[in-house]
Amino acid sequence: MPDTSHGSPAGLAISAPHRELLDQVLDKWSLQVLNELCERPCRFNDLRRAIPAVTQKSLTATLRRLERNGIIERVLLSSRPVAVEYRITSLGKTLRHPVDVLLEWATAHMPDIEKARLRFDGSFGD
Amino acid sequence: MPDTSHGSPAGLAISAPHRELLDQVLDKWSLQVLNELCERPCRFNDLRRAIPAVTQKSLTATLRRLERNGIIERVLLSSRPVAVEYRITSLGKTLRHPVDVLLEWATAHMPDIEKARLRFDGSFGD
DNA sequence: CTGTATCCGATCAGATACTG
DNA sequence: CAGTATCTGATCGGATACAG
Repeated sequence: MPDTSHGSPAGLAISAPHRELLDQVLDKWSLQVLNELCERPCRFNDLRRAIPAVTQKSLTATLRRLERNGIIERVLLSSRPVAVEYRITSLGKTLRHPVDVLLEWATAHMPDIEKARLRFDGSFGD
Repeated sequence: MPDTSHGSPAGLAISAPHRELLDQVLDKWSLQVLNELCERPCRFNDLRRAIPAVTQKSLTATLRRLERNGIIERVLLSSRPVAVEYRITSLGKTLRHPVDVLLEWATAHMPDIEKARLRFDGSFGD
Protein backbone atom coordinates (compact mmCIF):
# COMPACT_ATOMS: atom_id res chain seq x y z
CA MET A 1 0.00 0.00 0.00
CA PRO A 2 1.28 3.45 -0.93
CA ASP A 3 0.40 5.38 2.18
CA THR A 4 -2.82 5.10 4.08
CA SER A 5 -0.98 5.61 7.36
CA HIS A 6 -1.42 8.81 9.27
CA GLY A 7 0.78 7.61 12.08
CA SER A 8 -1.64 5.06 13.47
CA PRO A 9 -0.55 4.58 17.10
CA ALA A 10 -1.72 1.03 17.62
CA GLY A 11 -2.09 -0.07 14.03
CA LEU A 12 -5.75 -0.94 14.18
CA ALA A 13 -7.11 -1.44 10.70
CA ILE A 14 -10.21 -3.02 9.30
CA SER A 15 -10.03 -4.75 5.98
CA ALA A 16 -13.04 -6.08 4.14
CA PRO A 17 -12.24 -9.71 4.98
CA HIS A 18 -11.89 -8.72 8.63
CA ARG A 19 -15.27 -7.08 8.63
CA GLU A 20 -16.88 -9.98 6.85
CA LEU A 21 -15.41 -12.42 9.32
CA LEU A 22 -16.51 -10.46 12.36
CA ASP A 23 -19.97 -10.10 10.89
CA GLN A 24 -20.25 -13.84 10.50
CA VAL A 25 -18.91 -14.69 13.89
CA LEU A 26 -20.27 -11.94 16.13
CA ASP A 27 -23.80 -11.70 14.82
CA LYS A 28 -26.96 -11.71 16.85
CA TRP A 29 -27.09 -15.40 17.77
CA SER A 30 -23.54 -16.59 17.31
CA LEU A 31 -22.34 -15.47 20.71
CA GLN A 32 -25.11 -17.33 22.51
CA VAL A 33 -24.52 -20.46 20.48
CA LEU A 34 -20.83 -20.21 21.14
CA ASN A 35 -21.51 -19.75 24.81
CA GLU A 36 -23.58 -22.92 24.98
CA LEU A 37 -21.19 -25.02 22.93
CA CYS A 38 -18.23 -23.85 24.97
CA GLU A 39 -19.81 -25.58 27.91
CA ARG A 40 -20.95 -28.80 26.33
CA PRO A 41 -21.86 -30.36 22.99
CA CYS A 42 -25.49 -29.70 22.14
CA ARG A 43 -28.19 -31.20 20.05
CA PHE A 44 -30.20 -28.92 17.81
CA ASN A 45 -33.12 -28.79 20.18
CA ASP A 46 -30.85 -28.32 23.18
CA LEU A 47 -29.78 -25.09 21.59
CA ARG A 48 -33.35 -24.07 20.89
CA ARG A 49 -34.20 -24.58 24.52
CA ALA A 50 -31.08 -22.79 25.71
CA ILE A 51 -31.81 -19.82 23.45
CA PRO A 52 -35.57 -19.53 23.48
CA ALA A 53 -35.71 -16.33 21.43
CA VAL A 54 -34.10 -17.82 18.35
CA THR A 55 -36.26 -19.26 15.59
CA GLN A 56 -35.53 -22.56 13.92
CA LYS A 57 -34.60 -20.82 10.74
CA SER A 58 -32.18 -18.36 12.31
CA LEU A 59 -30.61 -21.05 14.45
CA THR A 60 -30.03 -23.24 11.41
CA ALA A 61 -28.49 -20.32 9.55
CA THR A 62 -26.28 -19.45 12.50
CA LEU A 63 -25.08 -23.02 12.89
CA ARG A 64 -24.32 -23.36 9.19
CA ARG A 65 -22.40 -20.12 9.17
CA LEU A 66 -20.35 -21.04 12.22
CA GLU A 67 -19.73 -24.47 10.78
CA ARG A 68 -18.58 -23.00 7.50
CA ASN A 69 -16.10 -20.79 9.30
CA GLY A 70 -14.71 -23.73 11.23
CA ILE A 71 -15.93 -22.45 14.59
CA ILE A 72 -18.23 -25.35 15.33
CA GLU A 73 -18.55 -28.90 14.12
CA ARG A 74 -21.65 -30.86 13.13
CA VAL A 75 -21.49 -34.49 14.20
CA LEU A 76 -23.97 -37.09 13.03
CA LEU A 77 -24.64 -39.39 15.97
CA SER A 78 -27.11 -41.81 14.44
CA SER A 79 -29.13 -41.98 11.27
CA ARG A 80 -32.38 -43.49 12.23
CA PRO A 81 -33.99 -41.34 14.16
CA VAL A 82 -31.62 -38.63 13.01
CA ALA A 83 -29.46 -37.36 15.83
CA VAL A 84 -26.99 -34.54 15.45
CA GLU A 85 -24.62 -32.96 17.85
CA TYR A 86 -22.88 -29.63 17.55
CA ARG A 87 -19.48 -29.08 19.14
CA ILE A 88 -17.04 -26.27 19.44
CA THR A 89 -13.84 -26.78 17.47
CA SER A 90 -10.36 -25.91 18.64
CA LEU A 91 -10.51 -22.88 16.35
CA GLY A 92 -13.80 -21.97 17.97
CA LYS A 93 -12.22 -22.12 21.39
CA THR A 94 -9.66 -19.52 20.38
CA LEU A 95 -12.52 -17.13 19.72
CA ARG A 96 -13.62 -17.26 23.29
CA HIS A 97 -10.92 -15.04 24.71
CA PRO A 98 -11.53 -12.07 22.40
CA VAL A 99 -15.24 -12.37 23.02
CA ASP A 100 -14.70 -12.48 26.75
CA VAL A 101 -12.60 -9.34 26.60
CA LEU A 102 -15.40 -7.67 24.72
CA LEU A 103 -18.04 -8.80 27.20
CA GLU A 104 -15.93 -7.68 30.10
CA TRP A 105 -15.65 -4.28 28.49
CA ALA A 106 -19.39 -4.16 27.98
CA THR A 107 -20.04 -5.15 31.56
CA ALA A 108 -17.54 -2.71 33.00
CA HIS A 109 -18.76 0.27 31.00
CA MET A 110 -22.48 -0.40 30.83
CA PRO A 111 -23.22 2.23 33.50
CA ASP A 112 -21.26 4.91 31.64
CA ILE A 113 -23.04 4.02 28.46
CA GLU A 114 -26.45 4.17 30.05
CA LYS A 115 -25.60 7.58 31.45
CA ALA A 116 -24.46 8.74 28.02
CA ARG A 117 -27.69 7.51 26.47
CA LEU A 118 -29.85 9.32 29.00
CA ARG A 119 -27.89 12.49 28.49
CA PHE A 120 -28.17 12.21 24.72
CA ASP A 121 -31.86 11.34 24.71
CA GLY A 122 -32.59 14.00 27.30
CA SER A 123 -31.00 16.84 25.37
CA PHE A 124 -33.86 16.67 22.87
CA GLY A 125 -36.98 16.20 24.95
CA ASP A 126 -35.75 19.13 26.96
CA MET B 1 -33.25 -16.47 37.74
CA PRO B 2 -34.17 -20.00 38.86
CA ASP B 3 -31.39 -21.94 37.24
CA THR B 4 -29.95 -21.25 33.83
CA SER B 5 -26.49 -22.27 34.97
CA HIS B 6 -24.94 -25.43 33.69
CA GLY B 7 -21.64 -24.87 35.38
CA SER B 8 -20.31 -22.26 32.99
CA PRO B 9 -16.51 -22.57 33.19
CA ALA B 10 -15.54 -19.03 32.31
CA GLY B 11 -18.81 -17.31 33.05
CA LEU B 12 -19.37 -15.92 29.60
CA ALA B 13 -22.96 -14.83 29.26
CA ILE B 14 -24.80 -12.62 26.84
CA SER B 15 -27.66 -10.58 28.14
CA ALA B 16 -29.95 -8.58 25.92
CA PRO B 17 -28.35 -5.25 26.92
CA HIS B 18 -24.93 -6.72 26.13
CA ARG B 19 -26.03 -7.78 22.69
CA GLU B 20 -27.70 -4.48 21.98
CA LEU B 21 -24.58 -2.62 23.03
CA LEU B 22 -22.26 -4.72 20.92
CA ASP B 23 -24.59 -4.34 17.97
CA GLN B 24 -24.46 -0.60 18.27
CA VAL B 25 -20.74 -0.38 18.73
CA LEU B 26 -19.38 -3.11 16.47
CA ASP B 27 -21.55 -2.59 13.45
CA LYS B 28 -20.41 -2.29 9.87
CA TRP B 29 -18.98 1.24 9.97
CA SER B 30 -18.36 1.86 13.65
CA LEU B 31 -14.98 0.18 13.70
CA GLN B 32 -13.68 2.26 10.82
CA VAL B 33 -14.99 5.45 12.34
CA LEU B 34 -13.46 4.52 15.64
CA ASN B 35 -10.21 3.78 13.93
CA GLU B 36 -10.08 7.21 12.33
CA LEU B 37 -11.12 9.10 15.43
CA CYS B 38 -8.60 7.25 17.55
CA GLU B 39 -5.93 8.86 15.46
CA ARG B 40 -7.24 12.39 15.21
CA PRO B 41 -10.42 14.44 15.47
CA CYS B 42 -12.26 14.49 12.16
CA ARG B 43 -14.73 16.66 10.37
CA PHE B 44 -17.72 15.00 8.76
CA ASN B 45 -16.21 15.09 5.32
CA ASP B 46 -12.84 13.94 6.59
CA LEU B 47 -14.56 10.76 7.64
CA ARG B 48 -16.30 10.42 4.28
CA ARG B 49 -12.95 10.68 2.57
CA ALA B 50 -11.30 8.27 4.98
CA ILE B 51 -14.08 5.72 4.52
CA PRO B 52 -15.05 6.06 0.89
CA ALA B 53 -17.52 3.18 0.89
CA VAL B 54 -19.85 4.70 3.44
CA THR B 55 -22.80 6.79 2.33
CA GLN B 56 -23.73 10.06 3.94
CA LYS B 57 -26.80 8.53 5.45
CA SER B 58 -25.04 5.56 6.98
CA LEU B 59 -22.21 7.71 8.26
CA THR B 60 -24.63 10.08 9.93
CA ALA B 61 -26.47 7.18 11.51
CA THR B 62 -23.22 5.63 12.72
CA LEU B 63 -22.01 8.90 14.21
CA ARG B 64 -25.31 9.51 15.99
CA ARG B 65 -25.30 6.03 17.41
CA LEU B 66 -21.74 6.26 18.65
CA GLU B 67 -22.43 9.69 20.08
CA ARG B 68 -25.52 8.44 21.86
CA ASN B 69 -23.51 5.67 23.46
CA GLY B 70 -20.86 8.11 24.63
CA ILE B 71 -18.15 6.65 22.41
CA ILE B 72 -17.59 9.80 20.38
CA GLU B 73 -18.30 13.46 20.85
CA ARG B 74 -19.74 16.00 18.42
CA VAL B 75 -18.14 19.41 18.74
CA LEU B 76 -19.54 22.47 17.02
CA LEU B 77 -16.58 24.50 15.82
CA SER B 78 -18.39 27.41 14.21
CA SER B 79 -21.93 28.15 13.21
CA ARG B 80 -21.72 30.12 10.07
CA PRO B 81 -20.55 28.11 7.69
CA VAL B 82 -21.37 25.15 9.92
CA ALA B 83 -18.28 23.29 11.03
CA VAL B 84 -18.38 20.18 13.15
CA GLU B 85 -15.67 18.01 14.56
CA TYR B 86 -16.00 14.49 15.88
CA ARG B 87 -13.70 13.25 18.60
CA ILE B 88 -13.22 10.05 20.48
CA THR B 89 -14.21 10.25 24.15
CA SER B 90 -12.33 8.69 27.04
CA LEU B 91 -15.03 6.01 27.13
CA GLY B 92 -14.45 5.48 23.44
CA LYS B 93 -10.76 4.97 24.02
CA THR B 94 -11.47 2.11 26.40
CA LEU B 95 -13.18 0.31 23.55
CA ARG B 96 -10.04 0.20 21.53
CA HIS B 97 -8.34 -2.59 23.41
CA PRO B 98 -11.18 -5.12 23.11
CA VAL B 99 -11.49 -4.30 19.44
CA ASP B 100 -7.78 -4.73 18.94
CA VAL B 101 -7.89 -8.13 20.60
CA LEU B 102 -10.65 -9.09 18.23
CA LEU B 103 -8.78 -7.88 15.18
CA GLU B 104 -5.66 -9.67 16.27
CA TRP B 105 -7.69 -12.84 16.58
CA ALA B 106 -9.13 -12.31 13.12
CA THR B 107 -5.71 -11.71 11.63
CA ALA B 108 -4.12 -14.66 13.35
CA HIS B 109 -6.80 -17.15 12.37
CA MET B 110 -7.81 -15.90 8.97
CA PRO B 111 -5.88 -18.70 7.22
CA ASP B 112 -7.59 -21.41 9.29
CA ILE B 113 -10.93 -19.86 8.57
CA GLU B 114 -10.30 -19.69 4.87
CA LYS B 115 -9.30 -23.33 4.91
CA ALA B 116 -12.47 -24.22 6.80
CA ARG B 117 -14.56 -22.33 4.26
CA LEU B 118 -12.98 -24.08 1.32
CA ARG B 119 -13.49 -27.44 2.96
CA PHE B 120 -17.12 -26.66 3.75
CA ASP B 121 -17.93 -25.23 0.33
CA GLY B 122 -16.07 -28.05 -1.38
CA SER B 123 -18.00 -30.82 0.32
CA PHE B 124 -21.07 -29.81 -1.67
CA GLY B 125 -19.83 -29.01 -5.17
CA ASP B 126 -18.16 -32.38 -4.98
C1' DC C 1 -20.15 22.07 5.03
C1' DT C 2 -23.26 19.19 7.45
C1' DG C 3 -26.73 17.42 7.43
C1' DT C 4 -32.37 15.82 6.77
C1' DA C 5 -36.10 13.66 3.89
C1' DT C 6 -37.73 10.43 0.70
C1' DC C 7 -37.94 6.66 -2.42
C1' DC C 8 -36.71 2.09 -3.37
C1' DG C 9 -34.56 -2.39 -3.96
C1' DA C 10 -32.35 -5.97 -1.33
C1' DT C 11 -31.90 -8.42 2.59
C1' DC C 12 -33.52 -10.26 7.19
C1' DA C 13 -36.21 -12.53 10.28
C1' DG C 14 -40.60 -14.53 11.98
C1' DA C 15 -44.49 -17.65 11.19
C1' DT C 16 -46.14 -21.62 9.15
C1' DA C 17 -46.25 -25.86 6.75
C1' DC C 18 -44.01 -29.87 5.28
C1' DT C 19 -40.17 -33.89 5.04
C1' DG C 20 -37.02 -37.92 6.09
C1' DC D 1 -35.50 -35.11 15.93
C1' DA D 2 -33.54 -32.01 12.67
C1' DG D 3 -34.23 -29.77 9.47
C1' DT D 4 -36.10 -27.47 4.38
C1' DA D 5 -39.39 -24.44 1.80
C1' DT D 6 -42.16 -20.61 1.32
C1' DC D 7 -44.54 -16.40 2.27
C1' DT D 8 -44.44 -11.99 4.24
C1' DG D 9 -43.70 -7.82 6.89
C1' DA D 10 -39.94 -5.14 8.75
C1' DT D 11 -35.54 -3.25 8.38
C1' DC D 12 -31.25 -1.72 6.01
C1' DG D 13 -28.60 0.63 2.94
C1' DG D 14 -27.83 3.23 -1.31
C1' DA D 15 -29.15 7.05 -4.38
C1' DT D 16 -31.05 11.33 -4.88
C1' DA D 17 -32.91 15.72 -3.72
C1' DC D 18 -33.22 19.38 -0.70
C1' DA D 19 -32.07 22.71 3.54
C1' DG D 20 -29.75 25.64 7.13
